[in-house]
Amino acid sequence: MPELPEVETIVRDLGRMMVPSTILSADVRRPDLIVGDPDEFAAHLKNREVGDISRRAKNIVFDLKTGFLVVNLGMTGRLMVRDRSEPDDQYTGVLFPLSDGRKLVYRDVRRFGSLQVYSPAEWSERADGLGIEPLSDEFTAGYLHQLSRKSRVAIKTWLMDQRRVVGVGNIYASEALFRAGISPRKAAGRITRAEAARLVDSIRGVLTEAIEFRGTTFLDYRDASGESGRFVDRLAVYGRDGEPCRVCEKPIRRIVQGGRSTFYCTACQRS
DNA sequence: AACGCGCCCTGTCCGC
DNA sequence: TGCGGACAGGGCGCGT
Repeated sequence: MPELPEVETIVRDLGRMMVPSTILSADVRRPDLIVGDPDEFAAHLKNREVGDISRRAKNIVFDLKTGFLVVNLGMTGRLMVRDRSEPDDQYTGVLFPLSDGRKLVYRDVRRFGSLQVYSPAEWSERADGLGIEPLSDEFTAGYLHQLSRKSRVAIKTWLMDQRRVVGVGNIYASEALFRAGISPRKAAGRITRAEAARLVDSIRGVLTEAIEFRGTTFLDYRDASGESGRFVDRLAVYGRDGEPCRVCEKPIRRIVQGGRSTFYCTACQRS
C-alpha cells in the first residue's frame, strides 16, 4: 500500500507524537504479523523507551536502544497513535500501550504487513542489503544507468524492485515515468544516459512533492492521525484509465506488467 | 543471475 | 440476489 512518501509522512508524525515515549508492552492480537516468535517479540517490547523513529526503504524503524522494532505496512497496514480509551476492531494486529495513556496501534486488513524486532547487528546487516534511497545523494543518473544496463525487464517493473532503488512502488513508478516522458514498457537496459537523468529527477521530484502533500490516499492509506493524503488530486496517470492526459488530453491507458497495473500516456511517453 | 509467477489475506466492485 | 473473477500503495520464495 504505502510507498516512500506515505511511510515518510507516518515516520515524521510518529516522531513528533512519540519521541520521547515509552512502550509498556505489546499485545499481539494477530501472531501471523510477527516475524519470528511472537512471545519473544512481546518480551522484547516490555518497557522500552523509544529513542528515535526513522525510515529505511518502506520500513518504519523504532530505535529502542536495545534493538530495533521494524514495521512494514504491506498493502493495508496502518500505524496510529490513539487515546487508550478508543475502541479497537477485528483488524487490530498489535497494540502497544504507552506510558502516557495513549497507545500505538498497528491495524492491517489484509495482513501483508509485518513487525519484527532486530538486534542492532541484524538490522544493520538487513539495512545494508536494501537498495539505495532515492532521496539520497547516492541516487544519481550514473547509478541508475549503470545498474539498468544488464536488465531486460520493463523499466517500470525494474523501478519497483527494491534491491536497487527502494521506496518506489506501483503509484510513483507510473507517475515518475510520466514526468520523465518514458514508456513504462521500455526495457530497462535500453534506457539512455539522458533518460536516466530525467528519470532520477522525476523520481526525486514526485516523491518530494508527494511528501509535501502527505502522501497519496488511493484506497486505504492513512497517516498516524488517521487522515488521508492529498497527493491523490495531483496524480497525472495512476488510476486515471480512460481519462484525458493532463498535458495532451489523449486518454490515459492501463496495462498490466508483472501482474500489477501500469498507467501511462501513449502520446507523452513515447521514448 | 535474472526473471516470472504464485502466494500470503480480506474487501469491494463489476458482469453475468 | 448470488456467485465468480478481477483487482487493490508489497514482498518473499520458488523453479527455470
